[in-house]
Amino acid sequence: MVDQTDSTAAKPDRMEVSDTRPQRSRVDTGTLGKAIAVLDIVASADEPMRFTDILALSSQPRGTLHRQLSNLVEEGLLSLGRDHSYSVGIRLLKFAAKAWAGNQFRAIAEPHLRALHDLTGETVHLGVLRGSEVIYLDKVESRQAVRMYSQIGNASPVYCTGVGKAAMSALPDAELRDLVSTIRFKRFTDSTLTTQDALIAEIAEIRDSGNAYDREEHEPGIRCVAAPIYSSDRSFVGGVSVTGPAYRITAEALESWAGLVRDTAGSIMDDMGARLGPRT
Amino acid sequence: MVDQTDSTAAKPDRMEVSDTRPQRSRVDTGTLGKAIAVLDIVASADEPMRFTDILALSSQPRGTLHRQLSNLVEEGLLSLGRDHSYSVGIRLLKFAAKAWAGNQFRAIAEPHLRALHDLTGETVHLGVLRGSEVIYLDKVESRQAVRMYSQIGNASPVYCTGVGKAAMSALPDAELRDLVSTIRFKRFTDSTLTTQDALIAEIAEIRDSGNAYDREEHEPGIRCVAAPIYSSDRSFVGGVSVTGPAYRITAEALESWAGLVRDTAGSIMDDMGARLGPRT
DNA sequence: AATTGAGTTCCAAATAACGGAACATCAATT
DNA sequence: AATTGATGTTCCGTTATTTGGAACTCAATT
Repeated sequence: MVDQTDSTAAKPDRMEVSDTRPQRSRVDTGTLGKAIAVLDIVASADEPMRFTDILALSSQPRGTLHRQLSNLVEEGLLSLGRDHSYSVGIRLLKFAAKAWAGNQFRAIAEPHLRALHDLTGETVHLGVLRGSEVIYLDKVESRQAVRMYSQIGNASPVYCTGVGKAAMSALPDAELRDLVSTIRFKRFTDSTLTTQDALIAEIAEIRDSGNAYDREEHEPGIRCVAAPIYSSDRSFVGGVSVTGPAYRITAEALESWAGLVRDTAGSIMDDMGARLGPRT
Repeated sequence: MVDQTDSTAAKPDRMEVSDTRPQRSRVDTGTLGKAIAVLDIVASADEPMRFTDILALSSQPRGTLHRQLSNLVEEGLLSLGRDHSYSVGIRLLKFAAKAWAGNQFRAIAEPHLRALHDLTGETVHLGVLRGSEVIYLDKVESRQAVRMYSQIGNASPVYCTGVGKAAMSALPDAELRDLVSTIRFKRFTDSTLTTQDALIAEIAEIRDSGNAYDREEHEPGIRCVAAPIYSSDRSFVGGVSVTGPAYRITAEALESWAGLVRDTAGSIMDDMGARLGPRT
């Protein structure tokens, strides 16, 4: 736990409840943390990694890393290919299926996402902020030609997605600054914001208007409008968005949906409040 | 958006062999194993659990369990609700998305599943054996009215699903007996097999015919025909199936698809072999 | 105010992880 | 076939972490 002796710290209330905000002072999670860090290395790679590849990224001695990997494999969290390459194990699918099905936020939001999709005819996304990433919890789109997991569970950068920017706009200033300072900007398209200042300025606008836009900042030809969703104490922060291809959705059409998206976000928050009971 | 649809750029011998067989002599995985066991308790429950509920199932002292839970929460594998209830954390979604997208078996099988769906018009499932459960890796169905995660990642019993029984039929005798002896049979419908002998007998038939059937054994009104898929050394065992409602699919119609399902399984195995290269 | 139940913290003892180095395995090369 | 180098695996004394009983806090209830 962080020290609370700092007299100048204006901590609103205690923050130990399912916190999705960026961890400012990482608490030690011992052996488990180290193992999960290894898992994360493998999960963050684009293709299966060999022992030596992981070794280079893990800053652990050979023997130690080897045991950690063995344990992860034994537990089914990793799988070891015949060519000694490690990839993420299918046991995680089982856990994730539960995480998804049991997620209250997602369940509450679902009907609202459908409604928004019916009104716009375009793809609707629901995401939450986790650390400096957005994790997509759900999506609704007309033709399910695309693969199912294509978005759900995917982690995307906060600074160039509608949901990400919307979520950030709901953060208290201190946390927003902390988060922004940890971002390592990468240019995806010509429009990608690549500086802290530009991002902070845009978030100020989002706070005013209540809507975030992704103007082909992550993927060329893809536009989106989003609105933030948050719990009253901001311990939980996410967003909802409508996405469409630039050739079909003009900037004006996108703006015409802004109100709808805000309303959807509002309805979801209302339902959350109702389900979660009265709150400080 | 990160397009990770398929990173299989003609990479030979990269097939993962992830041992999915029932672990006969559980190797000790130390601290990690204990933590994951706790995670599994939470993931196996139907609703969020309180500290005391978990304590009752975990056979660990209070202090120890508390620290384990705290670590899991800190790592984002569990999430702690404001009412002190634990549920599976969304961080697992990120891992699972990778596990799914990067799964070679699934990628190889995908076009064949689509083809089978086109031929039958009914829902097609792909699953693998993991311990004494089947985990569904993919499904193809016409109308995506159902929720996405509805099957993918779901763990179902081996003894009353088509894919499960098909997978078992590919196991060597010794492993099959080991597995069967660990099953705790539960009656889901009137047709559910509930004894080891009945199951073993049915698997003998499956080995002869090459097809497994689920005759409303898991869910009333749901029938399915399946065929096994396995690596040459049986380190990997799974199955493919076609499922339909009993009112529409007669037992005869089901049998008429048996050959198609076997062919699909065969094509998938061929592709796996081609990717794996020559093999012992 | 006292009691109960639930969750959290503490710390000496017990246990598991660490990590350097030796060993094994395999592919390419001579 | 023998050598080399790269890669993966095992071993074991040392070190650091987990363990688990007990004491503590807090809130709700009697």
